[in-house]
Order: sequence, then C-alpha cells, then structure tokens
Amino acid sequence: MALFLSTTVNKVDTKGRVSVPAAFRSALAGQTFHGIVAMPSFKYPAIQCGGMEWMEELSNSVNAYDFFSDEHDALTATLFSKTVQLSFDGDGRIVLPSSLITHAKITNKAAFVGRGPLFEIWEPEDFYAYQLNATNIASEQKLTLRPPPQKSKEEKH
Amino acid sequence: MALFLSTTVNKVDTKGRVSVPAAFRSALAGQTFHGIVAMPSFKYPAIQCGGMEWMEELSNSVNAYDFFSDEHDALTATLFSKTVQLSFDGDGRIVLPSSLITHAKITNKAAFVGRGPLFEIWEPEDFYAYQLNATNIASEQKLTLRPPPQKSKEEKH
DNA sequence: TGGGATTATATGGGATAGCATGGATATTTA
DNA sequence: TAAATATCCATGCTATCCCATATAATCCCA
Repeated sequence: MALFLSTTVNKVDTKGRVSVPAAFRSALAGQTFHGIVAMPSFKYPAIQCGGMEWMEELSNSVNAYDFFSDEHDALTATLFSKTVQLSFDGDGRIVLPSSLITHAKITNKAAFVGRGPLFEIWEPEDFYAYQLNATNIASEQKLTLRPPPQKSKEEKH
Repeated sequence: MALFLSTTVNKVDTKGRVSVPAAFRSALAGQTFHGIVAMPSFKYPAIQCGGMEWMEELSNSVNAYDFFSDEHDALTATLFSKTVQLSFDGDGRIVLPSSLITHAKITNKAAFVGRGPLFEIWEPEDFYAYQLNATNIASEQKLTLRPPPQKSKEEKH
C-alpha cells in the first residue's frame, strides 16, 4: 500500500495547476488510474487525497453499514458526491477545482502533507498552525513512544 | 529486525551529504527501500531514524487509535508529515534536509548513535553533553534493566 | 607473526538528469 | 465563437549519479 510521507509546498498558478510532489507520484505508481482522488475534509479546511485504491478501501468500509441505514446515507452523500478524480498531466500536475480551492482557502501556494495511507492539501500557513497544536497534543500525551494498548472488540463503545 | 549499535561521527559536506555508517547500512540490508526514514525527535535536538520496516511498525501502532479520534489526527499530523525518506546514493550516503539540519543544529559533523531498533543523528557536542548527564543515564538504565511491562486488558483505564 | 597487498569505507568535486514552474498552442465544451 | 480545458514545450534550479582519492581495515602469504 502507498505510504505518503513528509510535507512539500508547491506553487499554484493562475489556472489552479499545481505539481504533485514526485515522491507522492511514485508512491502511486502502478495504480491503474494515473492521478488522485480528492475530497474536502469535514474536520479541517483541507483536502483529503489518495490513490484510487484508497478510494476503493473507503468504499468497502461503507459497505459494512446496512444499505438502508442512516449511516450509509450520510457516508455516501458526503464521501462519493464530493469526491473528484484529478488526473495528472504530462508533467505530474493536477488542476484543483474551485470548490476545493475555496474550501481549503488556498491562494497561490499549497502544502502537500503526508498522512500515511493518504495525504492532505492545505493552505501552508493554516497547516503550520494546525501542526503546532497537534505536535503539542502528541508530545504531551507521549503517544509516539510505544504502541498504544491493543483494542479489543469488547471495550469499544 | 535491524539492530543499530555503537556510535560513529561522520562529516557533513557542503551539500548536506553524510555517509551512513557501514554497520548501520548492513543492518538495513534486505529491506525493500534502499535508504532510511528520518523524523525530528520530540524531546531532543536529534533526528530519529530507522528502516522502512520500522516505519511500518509505527504506522501499525497508529492504527490502534480510532480513525476519527483527535489522537489519531495528532499522531499522523506529526509522525507522517515530518518523516522523510532518505535514499542512499551509490556510496551509502544520504542528504539531510535543511529542516532536520536546523532541528538538530548540525553544522559539519554528525554523530550516528545506535539505539537498538532505531538510531539517532546528533550534533556531536550536543550528544556528548547529553550522554554525560547523570540523570539521563540513570533513568535510561532503569528502563533497560527492567523487562517491558506486559500489556493486558485489565490494566487499561 | 609480521609486513605488504588488497579491499572496503569515507569524502570531495563535477557532470547529468529530473523536477517544479511558466508560458504557448491545441482541443474540447458551452 | 468564446471560454474553459488539456497538451506541449522551454527554462532555471536542485538533487542525483558517477568518478577520483585518501584513509582505514582486512586479508594473505612468507
């Protein structure tokens, strides 16, 4: 599975074009769709992205819900309807749709942020502010130093 | 699993290049990614490093947290976004990114410090000062001489 | 066991290829 | 036909590769 690491800031030109970092592109190499899938994050002013295989995994988790349930409705309404396919041009660039640009408040620069199996696109200053806060949370709770306690099905709410 | 032992000091040239000690490289031999992964340490002005397999283990630990929780967000925002892949060149060297160089205050020399499953890169003088600190040594020895606590479901809060 | 030869490692510098970026031209869509 | 979209080309910059050399470690044989 593709692993997206590190953070890269690239320029967004007047047409909304921006280069996807080469490291991210090579992480997607081998997938059938030559590009990414992108959707607005519902927690942050950011764009959540991944390869088509990642999208298929999300689709499978949705299928775990009952077809007639409210959860199924809510997930499909947000997940699939707001997701766009953005194919690479010959130079590894994508064109950000205006809806995603306004959602992430992006102007002329975009931060590509690795998050493991997925990555996000942020307005750089917004991300730095968020990252500073997140680092404090992680270090205060010492989350990284050892594996967290294993979850069992019985304890989950 | 790779084991990193002993300490080696190597030169950092004007391009930020530095040789990874041969012993560390041979410890990583056999892994699919020909290089290391590196991230800034939370606690010290040092760089924490390991092989890709080590990174995948960290990634799995993250998965133990609820996908939609703030802890999961905080961890991925710090872990993956600050981690970089550094591949070896033909001579076993890596290029340290400027962000990591400034974090560890490295100028023209780098100390590679073995820490078992991972290793750290320090500015040599900083590391000697840290190593000579009696309280650090004492606390670390207490940790290493004691077997790691067994995790059971009962201990969890 | 000693000393010379050979290999591995670390380090420096220059050439090359890939990447990000801007602009121009073709193609589609309304 | 105009606007929006996609494809192609040019360029500066940076990272990567390749080769040369010095030093240290190892090996081999007398």
